[in-house]
This record gives sequence, structure tokens and C-alpha cells, in this order.
Amino acid sequence: MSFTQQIQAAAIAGLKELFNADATEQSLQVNETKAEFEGNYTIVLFPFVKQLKKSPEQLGSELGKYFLDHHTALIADFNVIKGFLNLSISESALKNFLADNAGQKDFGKQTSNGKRVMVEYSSPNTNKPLHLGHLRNNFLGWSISEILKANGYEVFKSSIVNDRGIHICKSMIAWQQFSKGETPATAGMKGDHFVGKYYVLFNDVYKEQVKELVSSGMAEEEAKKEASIMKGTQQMLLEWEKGDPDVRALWEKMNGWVYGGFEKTYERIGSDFDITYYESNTYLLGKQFVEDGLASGAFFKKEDGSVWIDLADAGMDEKLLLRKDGTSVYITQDMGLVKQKFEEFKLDESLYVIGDEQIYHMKVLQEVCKKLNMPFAENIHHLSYGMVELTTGKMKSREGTVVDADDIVDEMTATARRHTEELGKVKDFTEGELKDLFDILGIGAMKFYLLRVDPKKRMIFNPEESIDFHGFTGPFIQYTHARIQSILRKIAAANNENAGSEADAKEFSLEKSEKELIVFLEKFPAVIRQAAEEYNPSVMANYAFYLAKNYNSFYSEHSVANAPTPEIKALRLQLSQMTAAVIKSAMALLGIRVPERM
RNA sequence: GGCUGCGUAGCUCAAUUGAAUAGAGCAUCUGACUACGGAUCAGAAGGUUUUAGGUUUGAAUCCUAACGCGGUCACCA
Repeated sequence: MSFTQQIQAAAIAGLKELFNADATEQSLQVNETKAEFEGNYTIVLFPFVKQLKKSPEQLGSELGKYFLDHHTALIADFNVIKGFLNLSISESALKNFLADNAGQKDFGKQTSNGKRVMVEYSSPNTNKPLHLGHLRNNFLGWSISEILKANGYEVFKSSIVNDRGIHICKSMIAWQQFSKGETPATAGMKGDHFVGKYYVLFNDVYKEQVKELVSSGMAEEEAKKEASIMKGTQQMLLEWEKGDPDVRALWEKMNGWVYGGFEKTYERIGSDFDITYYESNTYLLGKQFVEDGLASGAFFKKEDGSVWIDLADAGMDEKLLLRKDGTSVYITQDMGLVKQKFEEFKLDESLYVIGDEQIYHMKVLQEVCKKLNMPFAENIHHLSYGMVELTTGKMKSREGTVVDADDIVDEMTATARRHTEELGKVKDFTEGELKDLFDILGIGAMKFYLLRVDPKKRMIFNPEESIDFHGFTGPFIQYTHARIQSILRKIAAANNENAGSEADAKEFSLEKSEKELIVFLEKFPAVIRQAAEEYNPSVMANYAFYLAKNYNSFYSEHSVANAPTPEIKALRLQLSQMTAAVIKSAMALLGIRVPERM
């Protein structure tokens, strides 16, 4: 049980014993004590003042005394200010906590809860390369998967590749007409960028054709339909659906190029998947779903043969589920896939990491499942996140303002190289070790930057200022870890020289910053839990930052190597080790590695 | 327009889900390496939490309205 939980339980029991009052976990808040007051945890007394007809001061001192009478192992001291009872954790409790947990490699992580959850994330289109927004998605998906694992879930990571439809045909047509057989290899380009180039080219040509038609007197609406290159894509989509061998071959060739490019990016940023679904395989899946719904009366058919669901009782409209020609729409394939996932993987939960523009869509999906009495309907969750915008507004591929994922990663690792070379602390590293270090730092900075913000908020990226390496950043935390490791290495080396000097154990009391650091470390398990409950990795990012800050503050005040007594030195050593271990764990839950030296 | 999310220091973000004097980082200014790593630490300055009401012992947080900025309401995916 955590300190907070112990205090809460003790206070509830105390209120019962002293005043026969019934407090609950909701009514009895245990907060962290604000810095300007003495103590570690604070009980808010106001809720009980009226009920017990006592002044806050009287109530606080009686409850405080109760703690000193019954819980001396936990609480050493208290004070009451206004309606707040401030409690100080006893030094023995802090020392015991440190002794018990400093060596625990999996400190804070839960054992298996027997539950299986799928996390779907990434889900790219195959017509253009990944950009900054995709990175936010990938980092969130990876991180929440790790966080769920730490809470005892068995996690399956999945991705659905949007590999069919009119947008793919655009790249295909453009390549057919203009490439003269060029390939990623002959062009010396990454496959996804190569195909993206033709997607952009399509739009340029299309715009040009529309402009010509309009200047020859055609209405713009009509011109958009009549542009020959657009007609070509529609024709191509029909041929694709029919399974025309030439079109399918071209489609497979170009998708293959894109997948090759994606793979490189995924490997670099550390995304991976237990299963990849392709829409070209899943888009027919929902049809059985539709049959079932028609049979049970949950869906209905209109005169033209199209199938609908009425979601009026959930406050929504009628939604189309199947076109009159019997072909699937977007929601249909999702319906089929959700069922398949739950059955195939025997899932308890399914989490979708998708942008917040699809909140409505996910709600519809859930409502449809409810209407069909699908047992898993309530276990579908949406980790929605806001768009990444630039200071100049949204990223627009047509205006060339998209921040490309590969470019930004290159930039970040280059920045890491520049900083590292300026400081010159790792001159003995091999070229391979350096390259790995630049990845750890550059990609770490990138990930931390995108994960430190509450996912549901949109965030602004300023491409003019490159991502910082100072302050509230990944490298700041990585630096703290590297510094601790450096200290530990030196002290270990020194100890080997004069080992065996076991002095008589002397009593000592903890310094303020030591206490604060231990109290902060103790919260780690609760933070792991909170991050999972809220589907919010930013909670973990904030924790990691303040942990590093706490340690740095302690470090600047007190020496580990030259501690006043061997006992104090041993404790500080333990404290340093545990801080480094928790920093490493917390960062790993964000998908960020930490270096031994930097 | 309906539904929905957001609005906090010059900028980028926090605030234990209703508690004490709203906290960090960047940028600005001041100080700290003959002590274990200065990618650090200590400090200063910076706020009518968009506005107006309301509920409460207590509101950035809950309610109502206005203003501003997104998203969505497709037989697109």
C-alpha cells in the first residue's frame, strides 16, 4: 500500500474511532503538502467540519494526535493550519521504503491481471510518407501499450493500413503517366517519399487541367469532374475492384515501395506491431455484420436497397452502413474488423489511437455494436489526440508546410550531434556508439516533446525553433540519468580499492531534499496506474521530469561520494541508484531510451 | 446552424479532478565549477486563469450566457 493509501485508511479509521464519523475515500482527500508548509501529505478537513460541529483546528489536532498514538511507524509529526492537517512521514518509513525497493528492477509494475487488450495505432495511408502528426500517433500508441503492460495487461499492438481507394489510384495514375519507369532505386529515394512525390504531382496536374477547362469556359464544378486525370483514377478504382491483373500488379508494386519506406521509419522511431491489417483484406468483413443486423431488426433497408441504422435514441442521426450497390462504406469495414479482433485475440478491451476528428465515428461504431448486443461494445475505447499544428496554422501538403517525419528525425539527431560535439564528453566513443547515442538523444527529445502534452489537446510546433535540449525535455532527463551512472561508476571503483571497512552503524537523520526525493519515488506506482486509467502518457512524462529535477536539486546540495558518514553515503548511493532505475523505467514507458554516458 | 472540444505568464505547457500565495520550461535579468558531469543548480521578473453572472466555507476546475479558436454533422477514408 502506498503512503497515500495508508494515510487515507488510517484517517478513515481514526475519524470513526474518535467521532464515530463515516468518511469515504471520496470525502477524505489526501493531497501533497504545498512546498511552503511543513509536511509531506495533507488531509483536507473542511468536509468534516460541518458534520462534526468542531472547529478545523480542533478536529485537525485530534486527528493528528490519533496518528501519533496509533501510527508512529508511518507518521512522525503533524501541524494544523487553517483547515489543513499536514503530516510528516517518519524517517524510518522512508528508510524502510528505500531499503525494500531500491533493488527492485520492476518497481511500480503490476503482475499480470489476466486481461488482453489490443492497441491499434499508426494506421497510415499508402500514398504519402509519415509526418509530424503520424509521429504523435505512433509515440502515443507505443507508449500507452507499454503503460498497459506495466499495469498487468497482455497487449497486442496492431495497425490497419489504408491501402485501397481513390487516393492510392492518384499516385498510381501519376506514376503511370509521368514516371518513364522511374523507381525508388533509380531515383535514389525512400519508397514512401517516392510514391508521395507522384501523389503531389497528380494534384499539380489535376489543378492545371481544371484551370484549363475553366478558362475554356467550363464551370468549375464540372471541370473538377471532367479533368482527364481524375477520370482516369475513377476508372482505375473500378478496375481494381474487378481485380484487373495489370492494375493489381501496379498497386502491389507501388504499395511495396511504400511499405519498404515505412519499415525504415518504423525501425528508426521504434514502432512495431504484432499484427498488421490491410483494408484491401478487411473491407468486405462487415457484410456479415450487416446481415446479422438486418435479421435482428437493428438495421433497416431503404427502398433503394441501402442499409441504415437509426441512432436517434443515442442522440445521433441515421447512418448508412451499406450502399445500394452492396459495397461497404468506412464504418462497415470497421464493424467487421472489431468483431474479428475480439474473437481472434480473445480480447477484453480494444483501444484505438486515432485523431480527434474521428471522435464521432468511434461513437457511431460503439453504438452500432451496442445495437447488435455485441458483448464487447462497452470495451471499445478511443485514445483521441489533437492535431499537431504549426505556428502558421495547419500543416498542408499542398502548400508544402508538412513537417516530414524522416526530416525532423534527421534534424533532431543532427542537433544531438552538434550538442554532443560542443561538450566533448564522449570523445572515446566509436562511430557506432556515437550514432546510437545521437539516436537516443535526438529521437528521445522528439518523443518527449510530443508526449509531454496531454493527448487530447492540440499542440503547436514551431519549426523555426528546433526542439530544445534544455529544461522540460527528454535530454534533460537523460542527462540526469547519465550523471547518476557516472557517479555510481566512480564510487564503485573507489569502493573496490578500500572495501571491507564496516563501521558501527550510526544513527542519522535525513536531509529535506532526501526526504522529498524518497516521497517522490514512492509515487511511481500510482503514476503508472494513473497514466493507464487516463490513457495519458503525459502524466508519465511530467513525473519523469520532476523526478530528475528533484534529484538534481538534491545533488547540488549534498555530496554522495563525500557524505559525512558511511551510513549516509550508503543511503545516498541507494537513493541515486533507485532514482536512475525509476528514470529509466519511466522513460521506457514513453518509448525513450536513456544513455549511460552522453 | 446542431452537436462537441478548447481558451491559464511574451511563447510552449502543468495544476493531485473543488482547497492554502495558480506551477514548470523557453526567452529576459542576477548569481554558482581548485566537490561526485554546468545538457546543471540557486534566485529575480513575468497572472484580473477570455468576459459577465451564478453555486460553494472554498472555483482555472461545476452551472448559465457571451466572445474567440478547432473538430464534426459524406453513399471520403
